[in-house]
Amino acid sequence: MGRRKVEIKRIENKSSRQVTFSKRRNGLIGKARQLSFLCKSSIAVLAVSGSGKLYNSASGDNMSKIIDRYEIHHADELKALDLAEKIRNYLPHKELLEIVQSKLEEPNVDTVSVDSLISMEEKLETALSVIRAKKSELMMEEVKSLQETETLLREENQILASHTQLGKNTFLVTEGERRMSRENGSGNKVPETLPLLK
Amino acid sequence: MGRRKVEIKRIENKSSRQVTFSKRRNGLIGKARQLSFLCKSSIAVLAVSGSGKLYNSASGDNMSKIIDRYEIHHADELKALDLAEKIRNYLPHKELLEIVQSKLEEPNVDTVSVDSLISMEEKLETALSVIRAKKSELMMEEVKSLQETETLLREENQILASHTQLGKNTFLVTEGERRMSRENGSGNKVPETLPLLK
DNA sequence: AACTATTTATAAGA
DNA sequence: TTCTTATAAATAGTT
Repeated sequence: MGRRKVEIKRIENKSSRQVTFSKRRNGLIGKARQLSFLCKSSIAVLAVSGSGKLYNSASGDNMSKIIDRYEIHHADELKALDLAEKIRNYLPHKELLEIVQSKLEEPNVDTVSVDSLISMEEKLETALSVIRAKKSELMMEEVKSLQETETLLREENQILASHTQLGKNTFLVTEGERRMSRENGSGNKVPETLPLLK
Repeated sequence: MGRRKVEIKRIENKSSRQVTFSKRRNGLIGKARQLSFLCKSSIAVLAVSGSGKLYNSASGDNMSKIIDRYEIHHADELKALDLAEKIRNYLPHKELLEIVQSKLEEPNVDTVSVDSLISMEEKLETALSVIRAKKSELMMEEVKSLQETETLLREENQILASHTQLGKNTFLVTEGERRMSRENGSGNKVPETLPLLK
């Protein structure tokens, strides 16, 4: 589709190769978007130029999810290539999916469709949200409970401490301390090593 | 490029959508191969049909390497945006929102494409993970801190309370309480209404 | 970065 | 699905 028919072989001229790469890359990505939109599908295009620059497009879904789908589809291959580790270091839901998948791959289960994994992923994501919400709730409760405990302890402490104040008709000293008090003038206090909190 | 100009909108008819998906998918993959070959580059196409079937093509290099390349690039992008790092350093939500907004308001109208929005979505998802992790971390720290405070308060309390014990050479009573003690035998204690915690 | 002659992809029909 | 073919769309070479 141009002034001449193009032979599908390497373009040796560097600058015309660059121009062609740019034009066709744009065309390719445009086509991918159209396809995604026209047919309600998810299309990813990854292009690495000769000079190593990366261009990418994901339509219909985000790149990570499309790649996830690919990797799930090629789970056996990945396992064989010891890329399982890579997957394990990925997003948490993916990790969960892998665990679930290994469960599903136990001998008596022979049909693990992409569809069932998608459904499982959705369930796990929902479960994960619920777990996160519950975790936050419990932590909030724990914090609140601890704060209440702290308040009560401070009240109790204050009442106890009020009996140690100078100038009141109160005595909070042992006989030994009473003796020391007379000797060095530092009596009638809680021990100095006690960590008094504010 | 057919008998009619095609509007780029959803094809509602199921069977014609399937036909179009099949034709254009083949066209897309063919174009990808040509581009790879003509320009000595690596092109991956991943297509997930509406019914969940996966079609993929990798030319110039294998799929795993192209995906690796994307993931490395993606990680760099995240680092370049510096969102994760800033969030880790207690970036207030307001500032984060400002950064996102400024990114979206860049005058480069052409580049605010679906693609860049998708990329932004991915970044925000990563940011969200980081925020969640940080939230958990801070809550854990708060719980720990409160527990430590509680321990110290209990210690302080115990030392103060020890001075109220009967049978020790200690007095922790006001003159009034001393009087009451003589009258009802319940003196020498902290007031009964004080909530003593365990 | 535009232009345009031409090739190529594909929509509709069979 | 596959083939056919009219026509839209992409793009090679040029400016």
